[in-house]
Amino acid sequence: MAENIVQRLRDEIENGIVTNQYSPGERLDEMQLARHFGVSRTPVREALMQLSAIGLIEIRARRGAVVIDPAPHRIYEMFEVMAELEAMAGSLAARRHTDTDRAELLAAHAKCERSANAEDSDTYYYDNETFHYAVYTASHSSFLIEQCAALHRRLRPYRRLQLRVRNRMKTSFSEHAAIVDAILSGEAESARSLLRQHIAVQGDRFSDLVATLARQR
Amino acid sequence: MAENIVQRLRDEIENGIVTNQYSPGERLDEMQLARHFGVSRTPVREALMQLSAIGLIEIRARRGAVVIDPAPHRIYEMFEVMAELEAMAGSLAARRHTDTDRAELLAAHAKCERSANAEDSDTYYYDNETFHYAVYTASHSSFLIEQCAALHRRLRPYRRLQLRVRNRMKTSFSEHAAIVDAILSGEAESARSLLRQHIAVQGDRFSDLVATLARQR
DNA sequence: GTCAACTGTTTTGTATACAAGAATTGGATT
DNA sequence: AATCCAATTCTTGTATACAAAACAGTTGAC
Repeated sequence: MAENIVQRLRDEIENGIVTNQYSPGERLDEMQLARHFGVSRTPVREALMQLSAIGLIEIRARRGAVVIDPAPHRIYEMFEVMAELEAMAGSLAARRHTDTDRAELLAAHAKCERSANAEDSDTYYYDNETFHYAVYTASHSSFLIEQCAALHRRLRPYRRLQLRVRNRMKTSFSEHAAIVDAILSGEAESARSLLRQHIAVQGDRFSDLVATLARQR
Repeated sequence: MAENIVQRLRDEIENGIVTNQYSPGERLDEMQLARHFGVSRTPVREALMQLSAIGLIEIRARRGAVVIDPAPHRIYEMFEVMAELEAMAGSLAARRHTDTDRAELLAAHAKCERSANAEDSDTYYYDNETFHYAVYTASHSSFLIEQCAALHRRLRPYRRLQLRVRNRMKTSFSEHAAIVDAILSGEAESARSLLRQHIAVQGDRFSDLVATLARQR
């Protein structure tokens, strides 16, 4: 028998949610999922319970599980918190980064440069993710890393949308440059505010987000 | 039949953990819990799955659930993140608080004054909690409020320990005064740094924490 | 006396069974 | 034709059953 079915189901369903395979508001039928994964309802339910605890789905009593469909306003709030957590990670990274962190950060940055120049937004999306994880890692706070990773993951679908906005990729990359600079030269407060600015969905970017969300539905 | 057994179990077990009724490292036996609550193993398991997703317990394959026993270093990291989240809440509160928020904040602060003067650390513990929730609420960011509440709850046992440190109650209260002042006068950055200082476990306070933890075990 | 292997027990992981509430469909009435 | 009500069907929530792995205790060999 498989090593850990519940864990696998949890990851697969979570992935299905953040990749929009299961779209917001969609009902998740236990039997259907069970059949799809070739298991009984029990492990499916246990996986759903975990996702409910994380806040990815909502389980209404005797009415099943549905994928959470956050209002734009709530997505904004999530980015706001993400901005603060990343800012914190950047600040710590500036003070604590090792030679290895420096290398990782520069490598991730170089990757972003290539994909940004190639105007390849799909690749940039992944390279950008690598870059941000490099910042988290350099913070050397395991708890913060986990929190950042969890929230980052949850915001994945919306980050992707944002890259579609005109010139966002180039702007993003040049912001990265300043961030790398601040971190590597140990300017904690500078890294903090640059990252906060980089993540936050401010001004026009919020209306862009709302518009794209509306279009998508 | 009860409205929602799993939810109830989740809350009861979680409460048992944060109140140290189930101590760190302790094994949580499914059958035992089931008997204790007068239900079958199924809802117990589902509740445990949720707690595992939140990070309060760890479920090792075929070896059952144990209450997470975080290293002092990790507790420090958790406080570090808590400090940043509360700082953010304070900053937002300074900019967004309503008249109702102002009243709640002042009321909570007055309560703290009474229990601090009475040197009643048990009551102060609860009043302090009310005070911090008032700050969260005043931020008017539902997601941030939830995040703060979740982490606050998780850190409950350690906060309680900290209050036992000599004079901590009085110091805490006078810090609150400055925080209230900053928030109500709209000084966002001041509120931010005051709250960060207030929460962070810096310098001696970390050794105090470690010592108290060691003594407790 | 110590260590290892075997056996019996306990406990977890998954499947299935059953009960109860919600959704749905069909019919009757207006 | 539309609406309301009842009966049926479907889905969820909980319990139980069963299989497999971990654990413990005992016995036997060196």
